[in-house]
Amino acid sequence: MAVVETPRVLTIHLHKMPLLAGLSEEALKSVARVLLVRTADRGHAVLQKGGVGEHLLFLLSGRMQAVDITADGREIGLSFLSPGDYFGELSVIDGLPRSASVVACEACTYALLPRADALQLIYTHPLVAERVLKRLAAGIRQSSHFRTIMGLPNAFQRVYALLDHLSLVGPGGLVVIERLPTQQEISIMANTSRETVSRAFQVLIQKGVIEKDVKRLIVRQPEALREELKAPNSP
Amino acid sequence: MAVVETPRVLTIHLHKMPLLAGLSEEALKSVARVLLVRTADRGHAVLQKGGVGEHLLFLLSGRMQAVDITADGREIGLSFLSPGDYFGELSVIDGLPRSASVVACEACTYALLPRADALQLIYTHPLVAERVLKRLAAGIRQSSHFRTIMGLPNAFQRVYALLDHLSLVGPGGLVVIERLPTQQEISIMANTSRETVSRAFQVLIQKGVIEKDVKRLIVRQPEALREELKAPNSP
DNA sequence: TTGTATTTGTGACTTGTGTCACAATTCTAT
DNA sequence: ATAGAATTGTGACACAAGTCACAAATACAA
Repeated sequence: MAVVETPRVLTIHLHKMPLLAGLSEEALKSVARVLLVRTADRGHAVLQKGGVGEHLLFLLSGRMQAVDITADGREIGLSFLSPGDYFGELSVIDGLPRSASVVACEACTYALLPRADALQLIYTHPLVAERVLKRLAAGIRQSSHFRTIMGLPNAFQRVYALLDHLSLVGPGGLVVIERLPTQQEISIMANTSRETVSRAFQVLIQKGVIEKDVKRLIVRQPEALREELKAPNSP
Repeated sequence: MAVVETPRVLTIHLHKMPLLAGLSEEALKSVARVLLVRTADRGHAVLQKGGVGEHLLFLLSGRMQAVDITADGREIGLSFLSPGDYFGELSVIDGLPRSASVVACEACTYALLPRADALQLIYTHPLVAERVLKRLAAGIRQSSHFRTIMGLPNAFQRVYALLDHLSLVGPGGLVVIERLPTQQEISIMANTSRETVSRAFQVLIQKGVIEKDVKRLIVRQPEALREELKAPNSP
């Protein structure tokens, strides 16, 4: 949590931020001037749901996760953040309290841009506005897709749908899920119990649809997965 | 579906659109010039999920509803649109297919703004950009709240949470849900069965928490509803 | 009105899946 | 390496809630 100020070094790297790429040297400098750099230890909540949101944040190094805390205290993982990502834009835009918490998965460094400066940045640079708009649009599509998954009546289906959702086509056309979340985390995302996730996995492994590797899951038969998704529990 | 072109009359009314209010006469005129006005009969799908989105749309008169169709063909109602509302902005922003369908609940008139013109409108007027950003931000908050509801482990809880979510403080501090959806629709939104919704209602009516009126539901004890929500099934 | 269609209320039965319990395995750190 | 913690695999059991079935009530048209 130590405050480190290195505006000179920062400016050099700012143009690598996807949100700021392509901006004039001038604009980047004025951003760097008001940027505050901090560090967070593993497990630290960089952003607290319900808190006032007076900053736009940039993740400089390390990994973070956005999590939502339900009324009954359970934690649901939303998305992971990688270096270069920005977050906290919702509160910056509408001035309302933080909609989710963000915790550091490991030691991280991040930067804070005060709300007023962030708004000015957005509204005076159509390029930035466009990126933020696209980001929000993607967020809406994402969560609408999530709703569809959560709406499935069958627990196994939800797990399968989630795996399908998390899987990416990697190099060599191999469909994998890197850094597979724990069954506990998956169970929360799929709105089911940890044990059910374990059982759903067993079925898929049994059928040779998926295969487990260290820290990642290989989907051997993506079509079969999508098939299970439609008609689950078939022998 | 008849095409009616009345640019002169339109310009006069455009400044009443929340999205366009405060724009220069100049800007409004150039919008009016490229705007296409159409009519839709009751039940007509103005916008089809999965279709290409080449227009930003404005509802001029009548009521419409945004609906999502799940993989297994079930329909989930999302939100209602009133005159003055705009919709279809997602596809305009990211160029991807329509994320939901929009159907006319009654005879409607609406206007179409071609994508290129809509984008220009957004990016050259920070005021418009700001409004769209806030709209999207609200959408994200909305659907994240919905996910929280869907994530509740208990079916009754989900129904209660949904009622709480749908209720509005009306005139005289009375908490009501106008145009209460059918139990069938509620059951889909709460991810449960129609019968369970019926039974959940019985419990609340029994306890005097809610009261049914013609086409609307009165929440007599909003606090009690929120109480049930936290600890359901208590005697 | 009268009939028809839609929506709602309820009992009985069935089953999916959440819970508990504990063993086996895999990480992580000292 | 070794201990300790955190994950994962599995069986047994109970109960919430989905399903079926039908009656009652309400809405809507002719």
